[in-house]
Amino acid sequence: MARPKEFDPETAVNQAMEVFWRKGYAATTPQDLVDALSIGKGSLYNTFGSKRELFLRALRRYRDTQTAALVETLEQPGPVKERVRAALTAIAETDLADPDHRGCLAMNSTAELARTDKEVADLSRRMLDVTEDAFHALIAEGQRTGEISPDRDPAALAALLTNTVAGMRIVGRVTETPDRLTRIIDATIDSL
Amino acid sequence: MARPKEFDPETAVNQAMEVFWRKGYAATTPQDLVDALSIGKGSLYNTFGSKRELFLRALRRYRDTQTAALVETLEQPGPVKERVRAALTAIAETDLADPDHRGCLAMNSTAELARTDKEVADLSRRMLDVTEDAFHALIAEGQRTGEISPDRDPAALAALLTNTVAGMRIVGRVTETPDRLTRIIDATIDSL
DNA sequence: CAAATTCTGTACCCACAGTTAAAAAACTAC
DNA sequence: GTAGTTTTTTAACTGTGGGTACAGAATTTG
Repeated sequence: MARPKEFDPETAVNQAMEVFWRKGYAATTPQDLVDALSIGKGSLYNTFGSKRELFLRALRRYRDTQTAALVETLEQPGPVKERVRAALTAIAETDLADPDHRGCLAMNSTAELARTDKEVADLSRRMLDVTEDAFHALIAEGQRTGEISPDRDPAALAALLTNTVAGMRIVGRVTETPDRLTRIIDATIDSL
Repeated sequence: MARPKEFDPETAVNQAMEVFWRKGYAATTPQDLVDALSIGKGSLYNTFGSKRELFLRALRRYRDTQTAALVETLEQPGPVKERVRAALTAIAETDLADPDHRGCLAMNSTAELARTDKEVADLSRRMLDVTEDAFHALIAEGQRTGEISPDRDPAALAALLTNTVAGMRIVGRVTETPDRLTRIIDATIDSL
């Protein structure tokens, strides 16, 4: 039909995701993007339309990979509490291992844009919902197996765990040593 | 000595705080600030030096008022758990009552700037430390009075509560109905 | 009052953010 | 090979971000 693209848009979205993740939305310039994606400005706007559209594609990509990773960890075999601990530990380790301390792109974007950008707010809210549902199912399983007291409200516990994850991702941004996050995880597991 | 200022810099810092709180750092322009403070650009830069310096003053002001409010709530008389609940409830209600859903200026600033601005990161970290210390003291009191099991690690519980607050302030940004936050609070108090 | 000092307002400045336009290049179908 | 389509490249262009310079206004000290 016509001249084919010389770059892969899907790869480009991943690269853009890294840039937005590191710098935030407002602080990322089109120049940053063309540099990171190694394409011309023309191609950038021809393919993605605008900075915001590219950002939203990057953010959706982030959501997909992150939720998949969390769900996979939670579906691992083993005791329920250990699986929760594994998920929280994975998050803590990821955040601490990242020299840039970028935290979570979705939480960062929420802090920066949720007030003005409904689409961002919706995406974040849904991500929290999905996370909460995954924890809810796990808690219910734990109550069936007797690992978790049937007296606790599974919905409330799921909300608590989700909120703990959200908190850790922002607290992790200013934490360099693992002890604070370790204490959070210990107390959380202890509270189940 | 010389011509006196026609505006009160302390008031101006408060007004600037509101603007940064609503729009974030990068999205706030000098024009936004002169409009909100009702002063000229000359006065703005003559008094505060730069956008960043004014922002830091606003952020410190925020920290002072917020930590004072939290400590005051926690020092109220009554059972320890009720005091924790009161503090968490106050946060939830504040966040939900705010039509702008601005959340917490410190957490927002952390998400936006912690990677690049060491001063912001330090301030946030210290704020978390102070909060954690306040909770720690309260937990210890609860263990003395028998309200809280002496088997729990007070430092870990304090870290958990602090993290819960941090999480709520970001989750509150995309939450319109109170139920999610209510569940978080219920499960948290239940976990003590 | 004059001098010294600091504040205010306006005008101005440069760099760059975000985007678009135009022209040339690469491809497919016929 | 050429027509038609889409991509790349390069060059622009407008608006504004963040800040400075300067002239005049208001004050205190002598």
